[in-house]
Amino acid sequence: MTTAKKAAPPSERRADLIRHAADLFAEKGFRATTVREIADAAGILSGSLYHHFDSKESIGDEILREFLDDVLAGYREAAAGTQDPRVAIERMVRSSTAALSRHRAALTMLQNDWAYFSAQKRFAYLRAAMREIELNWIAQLERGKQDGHFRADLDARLIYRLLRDILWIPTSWKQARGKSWKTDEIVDGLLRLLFDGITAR
Amino acid sequence: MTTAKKAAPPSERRADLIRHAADLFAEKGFRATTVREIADAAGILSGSLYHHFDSKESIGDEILREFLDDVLAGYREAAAGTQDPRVAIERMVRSSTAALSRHRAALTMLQNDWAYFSAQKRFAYLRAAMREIELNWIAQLERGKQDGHFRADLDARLIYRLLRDILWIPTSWKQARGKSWKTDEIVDGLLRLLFDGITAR
DNA sequence: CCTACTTGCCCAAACGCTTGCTCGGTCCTA
DNA sequence: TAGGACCGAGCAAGCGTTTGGGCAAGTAGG
Repeated sequence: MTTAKKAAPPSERRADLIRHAADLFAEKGFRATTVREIADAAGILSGSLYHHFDSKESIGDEILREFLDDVLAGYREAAAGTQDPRVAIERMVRSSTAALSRHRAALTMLQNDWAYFSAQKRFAYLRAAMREIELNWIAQLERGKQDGHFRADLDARLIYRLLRDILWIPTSWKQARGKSWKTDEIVDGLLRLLFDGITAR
Repeated sequence: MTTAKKAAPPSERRADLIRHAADLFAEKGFRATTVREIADAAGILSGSLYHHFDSKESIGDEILREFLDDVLAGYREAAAGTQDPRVAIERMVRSSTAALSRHRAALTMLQNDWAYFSAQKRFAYLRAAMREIELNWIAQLERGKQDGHFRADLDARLIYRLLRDILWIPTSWKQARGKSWKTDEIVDGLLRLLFDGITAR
C-alpha cells in the first residue's frame, strides 16, 4: 500500500492534521465528524484542509490503510517461527490488541461506517483485507483442531467471527468512566476466557 | 416507561411507520438515516411524518424504550425460580439474544449513536437502564464465585463488559453474506465458549 | 546586500447540496 | 361536515468543497 498516484507529499503538518482527524474519528466515527471540527482541532479554517487533502475521504483512506498494513504484518510475525497453533493464536490476539490500540480511529470507522465505506469502490481493498485476516485465523484454528489441541467440534469460522468482534471490544473502552482496566489485564482475562471459560475446575 | 406526556396516540399507521424506521435504523444507524428515507420506505413524503411524530428523535426514543423494557423484563424472569447462577446466566444469555433479535434497530442505535444519544438529557434514561442491566449480571457472577461454581479469581465487572458486548455481536450478523448460522447455533457456540473455552480435554 | 520569484500554508467568502422540520391546503372517509 | 392522513413547497442550518488571494520563509541572480 504505497502512497497514492498523485497527492500525498508526506509533510510534517499533514501528518499532524491526520492525527487530529483520527482523534475525532475515534470518538465519533467518520461520517459524524465534520471537516470543520477537524479544522478547529488543528486551529485552522475548514477550507485550508484542502491544501493538504483532496477530500475528507482521503484522510479516512490513509488511516484505514495504515491500520490494515499494521495488522497483517503482525499476523505474519505471529505465524512465523512456531508450529503450535495455541502459540500462534495467542500471538495473534496480542498483536491484534496492540494494533487496535494504535489505530483506534480505524476501529471506530470500521464499526460505525462500514456500510458507508464498503459501498464505495474506492474502498474495495477493505473487503479484501478483511478476507485475508479471516483466512489467517481460520488457518490456525483448523490446525489446532487437526492436531488435537482444540475441540474437534468447534466451527472455526464461527469462532473466528466471535473472536474478531470480541477483540474489537476492549479498544472501544479506552475512555471508560470510573475504573478502567489495563490492557494487559483485559487481554489476559480474554485469553483465559477463550481457552478455559469461566467455570471452576 | 409509559407513553410520553403529550404525543403518541397509538394508531395502526403510526406503528407501521415505526417499523419502517426501525428497519432502516437497524441497517444504517440513527444519524445516518434520513427522514426522507423513512418516508420513502413508507410511501409518503417526508413532511407527512410530522403528522405522526413531533421529531425524528421521538421515533428513536420509542424504539429504545421498548427494547430496554423488554430486556429488563427478561432478566427478572431469568432470576426468578432458580438459585443456581449458572442456570440464571444461561437464561439471561438466551433472553438477551432473543430480545436483541427482536429489536435489532435498538442495538445498532446503541452501538453507532451512543455518543449522540447519551449526550442529551432527553435520553438520560439510557444510562440508568444500562446501569441496571449491569447490576443484574454482576449479581449473578458474584453469586457464582461465592458458591464455587465460577473461578474465584474472575473480575465480575470485566467479564460482564466482555459478555455484554459479545452478546451484541451475533445480532449484527443477521444479513451476513454467504453462510449464516442459526441463532441457536450461535448461542450454543457462545455458551460453550463461555463455560468451557476452546481447549480440548 | 538587495531584489525577484517560488513555495508552503493559510484566510475569507462563498458555492451547491442535503438535512430536519414547518405550514397552508387538499383529499378521503365516516 | 368534521377530522385524520397526506401533499407540495419551502425554510434555515449545516454539510463538503472551491476559489482567489495574502503572507512569511527560502533561493537564486545581479
